[in-house]
Amino acid sequence: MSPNQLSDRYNPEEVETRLYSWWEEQGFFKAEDVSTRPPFCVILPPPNVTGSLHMGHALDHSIQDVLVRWKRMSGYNALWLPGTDHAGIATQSVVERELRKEKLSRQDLGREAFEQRVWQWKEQYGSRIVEQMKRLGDSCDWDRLKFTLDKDVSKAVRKVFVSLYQKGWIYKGTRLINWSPQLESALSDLEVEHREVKGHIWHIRYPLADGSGSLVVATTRPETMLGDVAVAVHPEDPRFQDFIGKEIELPLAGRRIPVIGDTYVDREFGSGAVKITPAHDFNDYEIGQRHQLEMINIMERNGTLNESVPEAYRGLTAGQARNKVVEDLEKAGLLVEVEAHTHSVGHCSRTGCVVEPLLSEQWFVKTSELAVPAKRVVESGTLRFEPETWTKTYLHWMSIIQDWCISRQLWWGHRIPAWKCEDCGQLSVSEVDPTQCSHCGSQKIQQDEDVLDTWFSSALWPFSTLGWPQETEALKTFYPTNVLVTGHDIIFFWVARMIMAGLEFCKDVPFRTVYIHGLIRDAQGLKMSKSSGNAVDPVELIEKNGADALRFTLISQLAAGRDLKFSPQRLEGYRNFMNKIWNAARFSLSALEGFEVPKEGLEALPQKADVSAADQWIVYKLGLVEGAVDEALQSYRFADAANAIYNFAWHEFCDWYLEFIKPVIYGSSEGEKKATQLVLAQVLNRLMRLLHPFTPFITEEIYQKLPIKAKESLVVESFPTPRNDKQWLSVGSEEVAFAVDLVREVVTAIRNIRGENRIKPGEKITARLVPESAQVQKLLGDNRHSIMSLAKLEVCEIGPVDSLSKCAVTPVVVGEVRVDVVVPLEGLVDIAEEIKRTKKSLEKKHKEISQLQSRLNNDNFIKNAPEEVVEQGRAQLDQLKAQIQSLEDSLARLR
RNA sequence: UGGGAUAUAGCUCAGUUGGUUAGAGCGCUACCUUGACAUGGUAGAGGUCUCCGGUUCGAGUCCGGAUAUCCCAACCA
Repeated sequence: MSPNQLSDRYNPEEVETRLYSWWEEQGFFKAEDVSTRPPFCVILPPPNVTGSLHMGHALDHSIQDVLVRWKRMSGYNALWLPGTDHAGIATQSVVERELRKEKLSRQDLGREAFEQRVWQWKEQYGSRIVEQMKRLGDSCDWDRLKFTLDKDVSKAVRKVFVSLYQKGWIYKGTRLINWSPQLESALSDLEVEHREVKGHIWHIRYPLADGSGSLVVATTRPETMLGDVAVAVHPEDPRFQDFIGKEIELPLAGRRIPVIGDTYVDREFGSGAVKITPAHDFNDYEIGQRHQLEMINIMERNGTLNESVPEAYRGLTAGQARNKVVEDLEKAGLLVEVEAHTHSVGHCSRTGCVVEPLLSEQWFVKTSELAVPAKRVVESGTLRFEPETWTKTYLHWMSIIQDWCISRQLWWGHRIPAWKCEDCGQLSVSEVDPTQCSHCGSQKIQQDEDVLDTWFSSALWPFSTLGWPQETEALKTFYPTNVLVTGHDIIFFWVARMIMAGLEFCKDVPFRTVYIHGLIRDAQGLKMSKSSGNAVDPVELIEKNGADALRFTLISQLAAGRDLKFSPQRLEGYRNFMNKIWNAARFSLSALEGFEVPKEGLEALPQKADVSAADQWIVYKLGLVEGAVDEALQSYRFADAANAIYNFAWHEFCDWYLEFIKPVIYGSSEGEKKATQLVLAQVLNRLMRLLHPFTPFITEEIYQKLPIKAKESLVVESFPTPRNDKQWLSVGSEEVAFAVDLVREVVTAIRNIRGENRIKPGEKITARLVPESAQVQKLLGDNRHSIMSLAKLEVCEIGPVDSLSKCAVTPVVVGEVRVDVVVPLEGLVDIAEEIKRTKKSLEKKHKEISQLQSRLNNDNFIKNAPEEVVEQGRAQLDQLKAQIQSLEDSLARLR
């Protein structure tokens, strides 16, 4: 294989790993802390350190890589800052599962040993996700790789915590929170998934303590009656006027509780009377606070009932207790009715277990103040969502935002920097580990056992990764970052919290634009998940089809903010596209054998006299695609950009240009060949540059073999746009391009006649082209050779026709220009077939003309439509009439 | 219950501010190993743009309503 040749077959696996390590070695992805170039920064949403790459990452990263590579090629000091997340719950669960295999629990190991065990796990497996990101081609600056538990990140976390605590925006309090009995930890509201569950409503009779009667309450959770502290009715409900103020003898529990009036109660629902369990229901909690009711917590951390309930129920799980309570009520004759009922139940988004509302002491972030500027920057447009429709979602959520429960009863994560004094009971909150109580000086202090919600450290990610709280050069250069790319599923979890934290601690937005993309679904539109078995592994897809094909598939399907369905057929299609590119390059390089590179390199222009129409055409089309891609990328329309290049590469460059130039390359005119070679080399170079952000590997591999190239690598090449490519693009010509488009239409018309009449592709035929003017006649004459070779003609006559006897005729119209393509069929085909074909196209034309005519006959149209639209219509009518005339003539001669 | 979307070819989706004959990819049919590529080439079939109204000379596009599907949030004693 000579150095300027490519192997017969594209082998993505070999090429991709080789090129990626080379890029990395060369440091092409590195950004500068200080630079004269304008900064462009994207912060990678840190994937779970113990996870593996899934399709969501593949999409998210492909978008970011396109953006970053494009900006890097456009002259920016582009930084894509990578990192991984410690993912408290997920990672701890994985390691606990490992331990269970050894019949151990984390408690057996103890906190310190367990933490060490997780670190070991991280050291061992934490690099897998990074390796997989490299397989995809992510052009991150890996020297800056951060982990959410890195020392400097921890410092940032503590500083933020202390600062908010001192402002009173972080507080500790006993609240009703979401509790996962399986994790034995608190959860934030966002970590609770509500699912519709089929259950029952039990109607239970509660007797009055004075024996004067009873009332019936309805509940979906009878077991919680053991924690009831009141029964509430609507204060104006006539049925219960006499009950308010009386006491109930609470069955099974043996306590007395009051009947209270509260307007929260819906008179229409259930029995109109509600049992109140403030420690285990969010609404009841509110009512409990309003009426200063006692709160009886009946549940242990693991979800079983505690000593606050009668002995018979202690130790039972909620489910077991429910059965027993119902059974006991039935025995006591207090169960009035059981109805089927579907209601939504909170489930732990991690474990899937049912979440219990539980009264518990936890840490919270007060969000009311933080939310105000976070809303304002979005309202004012300082921070933009792309697509814009997510703005509303964001603002709506920010207006109903609740305080954020940030403490987790886990061991893996940032431990809360608060120490409780055994002597005075006060808390010391400090950035550095204190040795004594800040209130009484006692040395008997104990650090809080809890760790912070993983999203707490994620909220600081845009500045903690850049060195904050130190005023690093990187922070100065890259904050605020430019674009955040993420899925709409974590707008609240992450995006909103980053905005609040960024504004509070860096006094500026963390990023200018949030690009929201959809989620990947399977071909049927279902969510991909391991449990339902429909998840596809992007690494497998990369191994089979190459990273480029996968990236292009995802990007080309990207519809603004909408979920996208992944189909293997589509991937196959784009793998074929990669193959097409590869072979086009192979052919081009062979056509460039013996080509002498002009010393002007990329700026070299061909001799004007030698430039063919096809050359001017392809350069003109290149200019169009460069413009379209530039515009699409500027406005985040990645799919439009990808598809524009696809169309140019396949249907203009390959289908037509390479076919046009074959006779020139194999021909004898040296001057023409030289000019075409130069154009070919230049166009191929630019095509590789255009395509590179989307498909970095194959383009780099080809680029390395190009005779004309300016840089060592495409990564650091410039991105072609009509602005910076102006001189070269002047080789193209719109008028000539128009002529070539006419030639393409003529060739297609001849091929159509051949195809429809089943004329063998190999059979050489004669065609006559009848131009409507001398100008068009010259235009066709100039391109006669192209037409002959592309349409496989033996004879190509151009000029007026003397006889249409037994001829197929197709009128060809491009713009305002018309040519009749005439192919004599005598002896070639069954004339009946041709009559059918002609009739079909006549029918179509008649339909068109009648539509057009009725429009032109409408006075209102003539009056109201813009002049050029009317003019256009009239010109078209004339065209149609002429075309119909030609077809009628030929039909007459066929018979 | 509230908010947000979507409805265009068999499938997945484009269709900018209303303006000729509504496009692409995949799939399908026919023909073809012509010198980069059969992961290819050429040609073709296939659409009452969900339905009903309205605005307009003109609606896939704008407005109202209906239906269906999806997502998010809240709530359902």
